[in-house]
Amino acid sequence: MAQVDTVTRILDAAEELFAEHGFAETSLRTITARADVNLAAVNYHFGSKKALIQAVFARFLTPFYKMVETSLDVHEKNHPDTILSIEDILKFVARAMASVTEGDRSRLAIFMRLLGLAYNQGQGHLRKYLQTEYRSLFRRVMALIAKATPDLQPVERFWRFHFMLGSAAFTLSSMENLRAIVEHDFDTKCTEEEVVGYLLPFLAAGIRAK
Amino acid sequence: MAQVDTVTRILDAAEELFAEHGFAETSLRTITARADVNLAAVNYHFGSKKALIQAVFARFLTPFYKMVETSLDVHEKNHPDTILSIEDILKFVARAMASVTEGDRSRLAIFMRLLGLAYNQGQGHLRKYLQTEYRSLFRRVMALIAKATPDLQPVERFWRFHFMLGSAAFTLSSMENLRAIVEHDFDTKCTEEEVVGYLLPFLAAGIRAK
DNA sequence: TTTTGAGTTAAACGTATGTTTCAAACAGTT
DNA sequence: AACTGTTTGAAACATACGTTTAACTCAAAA
Repeated sequence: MAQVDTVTRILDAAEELFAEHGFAETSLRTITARADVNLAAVNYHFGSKKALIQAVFARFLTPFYKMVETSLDVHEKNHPDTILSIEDILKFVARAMASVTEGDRSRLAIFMRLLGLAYNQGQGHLRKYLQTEYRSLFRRVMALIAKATPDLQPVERFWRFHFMLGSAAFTLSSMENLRAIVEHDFDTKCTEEEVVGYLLPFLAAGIRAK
Repeated sequence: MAQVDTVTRILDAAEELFAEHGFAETSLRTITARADVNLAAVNYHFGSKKALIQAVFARFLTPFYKMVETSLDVHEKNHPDTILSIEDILKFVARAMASVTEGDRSRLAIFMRLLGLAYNQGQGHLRKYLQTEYRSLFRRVMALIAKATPDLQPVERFWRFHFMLGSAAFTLSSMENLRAIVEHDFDTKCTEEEVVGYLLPFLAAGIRAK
């Protein structure tokens, strides 16, 4: 091993570039150039560009997944039969995201962008991958949300959940551009924590509307 | 002119395909094949693929823009010095969208997808185009929202506005996939109008949270 | 020392893309 | 009917892409 593993150098470069320019717009040659790695290395280590995208995704999602699972487990052990509020659920998720992306803000953007693509990409090989790979966590969170919003019809709850998802995905994936606009228009800087602090009450109020 | 103008045949095909597969993933050959038009026609009539994307965008946005402007003008003439509620503002926008995309649901998706790209595309030639071209409407709507939410700090209002934008952009651009999921998981069909009917209260509750 | 096998490298392959070219077809005018 | 400017058509162009190949490196095992 040279200085840093070739595989992680590729993942790091891909993560940055995907978040910056999107997936189709980022070529393997750009990635391998930034990673200071031979072009063939991607296909050697990952098999294909598609697989690389999934690997970038997985490197974020797997620890996030475990983080949420275990913190929910701990909470349920300490406070059994408690019904979590929407705010609490969102805080669990937000805390897991923060701890996973700690020190590397672009990782959140890339994940959220991928989430957005996963949903509105017509073919959607990403959404299927996501759904099959992380189905259990998804179901668990959905069940918690259902308990927190008992007087909501299932279909409307489904939609409101995706309204929340959309808000988060859009905002967090455009975070850098939006922060730049704020700085230009209001002469103020916003930390990511502040933005999340704005976001969660918005989402909570939205899902329990009326 | 043959049956339908070549230019509009190209725009129609491009609109559908962009909404279905995204921009980078849709080739000029696919577009011209569906439009039943020669490959060179795009570059002859529009100059480049980039210009075609902007043209597709403009064909939607310009009538939408005028629709909102005139309906706001009419309302202000008939009810001067009235403060519109968030719900009213959203209804104005939604009604303009519905009337512009009437009979052609994919046009909304493509616009929303473009909006998303415009924001999280790093370089963002789209966002600049959008901002310079439709700045006045944007400012006007923002001013109305400000009047409807007088006790909100400007910065937080900015963020909440973009939370709304994100919700709408994500949901409407993924509308088809989400509707398919609903049909699969709940054995129910949702019309677009129903989804918008779910969306607006969510957004309104979100922006006036706390 | 020799062998092995994973990792790297430079080069090439095949294909798909956006764009350009230039001749042919067309429509409208004189 | 002849001319003119605009639009179409088939083909080619140049380039960029993801992927594959085959020779090479080099440390660890035999």
